[in-house]
Amino acid sequence: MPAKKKATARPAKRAAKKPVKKPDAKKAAKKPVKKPDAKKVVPPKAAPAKPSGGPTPQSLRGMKDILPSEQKFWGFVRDKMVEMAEAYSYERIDTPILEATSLFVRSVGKQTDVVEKEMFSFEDRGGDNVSLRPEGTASAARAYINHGMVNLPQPVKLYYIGPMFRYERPQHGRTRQHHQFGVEVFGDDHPIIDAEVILLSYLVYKELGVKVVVHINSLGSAESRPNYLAELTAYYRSRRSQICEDCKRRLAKNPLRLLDCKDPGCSAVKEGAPHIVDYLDEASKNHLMRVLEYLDDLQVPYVLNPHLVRGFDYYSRTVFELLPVEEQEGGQTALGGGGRYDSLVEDLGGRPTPACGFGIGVERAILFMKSQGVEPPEPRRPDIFLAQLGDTARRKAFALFEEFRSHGIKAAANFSKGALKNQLEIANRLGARYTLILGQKEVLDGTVLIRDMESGMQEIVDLNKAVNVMKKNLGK
RNA sequence: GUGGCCAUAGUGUAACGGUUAACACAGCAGGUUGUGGUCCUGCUAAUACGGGUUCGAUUCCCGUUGGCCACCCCA
Repeated sequence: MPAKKKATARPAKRAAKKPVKKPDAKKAAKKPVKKPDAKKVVPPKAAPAKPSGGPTPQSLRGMKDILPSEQKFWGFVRDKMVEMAEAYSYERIDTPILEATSLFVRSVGKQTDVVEKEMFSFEDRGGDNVSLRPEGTASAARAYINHGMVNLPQPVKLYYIGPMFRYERPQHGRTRQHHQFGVEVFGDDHPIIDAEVILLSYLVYKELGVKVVVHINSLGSAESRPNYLAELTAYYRSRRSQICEDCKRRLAKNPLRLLDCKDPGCSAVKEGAPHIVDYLDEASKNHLMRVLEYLDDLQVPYVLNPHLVRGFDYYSRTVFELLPVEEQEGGQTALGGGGRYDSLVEDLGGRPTPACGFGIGVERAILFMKSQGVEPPEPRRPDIFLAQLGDTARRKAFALFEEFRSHGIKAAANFSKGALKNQLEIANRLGARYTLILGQKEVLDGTVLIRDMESGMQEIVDLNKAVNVMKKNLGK
C-alpha cells in the first residue's frame, strides 16, 4: 500500500519543483481546499499522498515498543527473574496498573518527586483521581491488606513483574514506561529477611552474567531519622557560604543528598559532616550490623554507603541499591534498589506489619547486559521446514505441520510461497536442520523428500513414516 | 521541570545554499522447468513536522515533535 501511495506522490513533488513557481502551485492547491465544493478537484493527486487522518501516529514520548529482535533479551531476563523468585519460594502477584492516586500519596509520600511531579494522574470518567502506578510496593502492600494476608502463615513472600509509569524526561535507561521485577516480604522483621532480599536481587544479576555491587545503608527508625536530619541541616546551614548552588537547594529539599555532591568545595564540607550511623537508634544499628553479617556469610559484595538515600518516604532502616561494579559512562546507573518499610502497611490502614523488598529495572538489566557484552541464548531454531509445491501439496503440508508439532517437532513453513527456491532460502535463514519437500510427485507417491540442510543429503521416505524418521534423525 | 547537543530509506553512514539526495547492509524480484548458504542484475525505500530567509534549503533561522546529555530523580 505505501508503495502505491509514494509512487504517485513522487511525480507530484517533481512537478511542483520543476516549474520553479512553487508559491503559485501552492496557492493553486490550497485555494480549492478552502472552498467546500471544490473537494472533488483535489483527490486525483493530493488524496493518495496523505490518506485521511494526518501524519502517521508515533509512540508517545518515553514509550517504547519492544520489538521481536529484542525479545530474546526480555525472555531471558524475565525467565531468570521468575526462576530465582520461585526458587526462593516467592509467589507471584499481579496487581492493576491503575490505582487510586491516594495510594501513592500515602505510601510513596506526598512531597517526593515521584508523586509530586512524575505521576500519570488523571480524573477518570466517574470523577475519581487515579494514577498509573509509578512503582510496585504500594500496590503489593495494598493487596496484602485488602486480602487479609495477615491471616496467612508469615512471612508472605510475593513477587511481581510488570510496567511502571513515571512522567519524566526520557534519557538513556530512563523511559516513561519501564518494567520492574520486584519482591516483597511481609510480616517478618528479622534481619535475615533483609539479607535474603538483598541476596536475591544480587543473584538475579549474577544469573544474568553481570557483576553488581550492593550499596547499603540504614535510615534508622522513623523516630531516629529526624534527629539526624536536624543535625545534618544544622551543620550545613552553618557552612552555607561554602557550598554550591545545587547544595543550597538540597539543603532545603533533600538534605541527605548533600552527602552525594561531587563539587570539590562541598567535598571539604562533607568531610566533617555528621555520619548517619552515629545517629541510629540502638535497635536499628543492631539490625544493620546483623544484616551485614549475613551478607558476609553469603559472600555478597557490598559497600556501606552512608550517603545512600532513597526517594520514597516509606523506607526505614535498611536501604540498598544495586550498582555496576565498574563506573559506567553516562546514563542512569542504578540497576535496582529497595529496603525495609516497616510502617507502610500500618500507614495504609493495615495491622502493624514489618516488610522488606526491592525492585529491579528490566530495561536497565538488559542495557547493562548489553554494555557488558552478555548475550542471551539464541531462541530454539526449527527442527524442520515444510516446503511444498502445488496446491495439493500445500494442503497436505499444512495438515502435516500440525502432526509434527503435536509430536514435539518444531516445524516452520511459509505456505504462501510457491517457489522451492524461496522456501529453501527461508528454511536456511531460520536455521532449520531439515527441510521436508512435498511436491506433486511426492503427493502421488505418498512420500516426502527429506533434505539435510547441512550436508545437502536427501532421502525419500514414506509419508506415513515421516514423523518417526524425523524423530529418529533428531534424536527424539 | 531547567539548560545543552542532535534529527537523511528498515538500519548505519554520505551530500561547497544549486541538475535525478549517494553508499553499504537488510528487504523484494530475477539469473528458464522442483533445491538454500557464495556470486551477479534489477527494484523498493529517506531529508521528522510546520513556518521563515533565499532566484533556489537536506544544508541557514524560528517553532513543534522526538532522541540523547547534564541537573533533578530513579529502575
